[in-house]
Amino acid sequence: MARTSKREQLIQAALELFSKNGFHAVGVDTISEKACVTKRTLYHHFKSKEELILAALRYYDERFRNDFMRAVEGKTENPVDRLLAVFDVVEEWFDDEFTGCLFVGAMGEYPDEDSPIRRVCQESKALNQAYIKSLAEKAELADAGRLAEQIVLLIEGAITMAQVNKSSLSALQAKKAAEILIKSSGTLVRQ
Amino acid sequence: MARTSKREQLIQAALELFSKNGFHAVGVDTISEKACVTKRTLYHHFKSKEELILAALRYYDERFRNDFMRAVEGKTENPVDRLLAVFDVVEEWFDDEFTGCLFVGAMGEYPDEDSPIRRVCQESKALNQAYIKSLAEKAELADAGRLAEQIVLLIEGAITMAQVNKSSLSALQAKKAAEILIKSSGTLVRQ
DNA sequence: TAAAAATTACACAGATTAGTATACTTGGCG
DNA sequence: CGCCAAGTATACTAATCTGTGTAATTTTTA
Repeated sequence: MARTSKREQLIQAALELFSKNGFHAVGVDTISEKACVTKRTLYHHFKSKEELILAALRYYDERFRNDFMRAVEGKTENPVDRLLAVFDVVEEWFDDEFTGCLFVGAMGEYPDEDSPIRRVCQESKALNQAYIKSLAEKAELADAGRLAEQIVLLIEGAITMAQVNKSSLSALQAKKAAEILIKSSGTLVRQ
Repeated sequence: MARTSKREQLIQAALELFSKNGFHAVGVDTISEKACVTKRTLYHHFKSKEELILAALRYYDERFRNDFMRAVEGKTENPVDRLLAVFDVVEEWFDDEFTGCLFVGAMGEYPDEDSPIRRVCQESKALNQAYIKSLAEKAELADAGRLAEQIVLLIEGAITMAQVNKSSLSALQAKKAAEILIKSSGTLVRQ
């Protein structure tokens, strides 16, 4: 447990700093200092800054999606309502020291076609979309795949606009749009 | 004309490099070299790297929105169709060496609440939204403001997903969603 | 308890960063 | 012609960056 402690301190410190300031803007000295750990220890756990970034993104991805799903499923049992509850959870996310999507930021700073960082971000987005799709399928809505893709567009758009306007209103607007799309899609079986 | 030439060379070089690599990742030496200009000349025209970034963003913003509006209005005369043609223009943008939204990238790298860079990005997004709103109003659709905001969400979402998946398909999916929203909004007068 | 691993402290290398100093050259304009 | 601004060339500062070398020290584990 103590073995992973320093490593986790580093990842958490890195996540906070990267989220607030971006990746290039934060140096390894700053990270190790914030983690109350020597730079040498940082390089003991991660062979480079990029490795630390990758570990931090993977850590965040896993935890975030887990929390997200848990929150959605805590809102309601009804499958269709869950699809809409997604936007309530997004809104809560925006209201809680929101600094934009870490993955979008990472892709912007490491745009190289085959950068491992890009790959992690792509995988995260793909898993998010798969989750939305699974919700749409459980709701037994027509054309669940298409609907899920459109809902993802609304979510991602809301993320960008929340960052631009420093406001969570975009989540509500996105939810209203999603309601229309869902109604238009039509319920095959609803009880 | 020769007076503005070097300055424009610098802005264009900066735009290309920033778009492709991000802001922190590109140094002033690289920019001046690409612009075939001395670093001293760069600092003759811009008092700092941040000033150059601001000038580049403003230049790009103006030209981009101009081109965008021109492209939309060249597609069709019908107001409702123009609202949808927006997505066709977006798709063409994605197909043309798309590297993500420069403003979203800038805000990610300069997240400071009151950074001038942030302000320029906010203003750009606000003007874009105003344009969409004006299209919705000319289409005489019910609740044009709300509809415009939702369409903007779809556009911004498509931008993010086009960057993630390196594909322009998101534009088409967004267009389909917009069609539904527009139909749901209902035409008050349509001819 | 004794070996092994993790961590510290600290200095340092080498590259790169933004920005400046200085002296020189060029080109246009009155 | 003569001035003045724009640009060049080059070297420089001072800070910062990622990453390493080394030796001492603590912690874990066997």
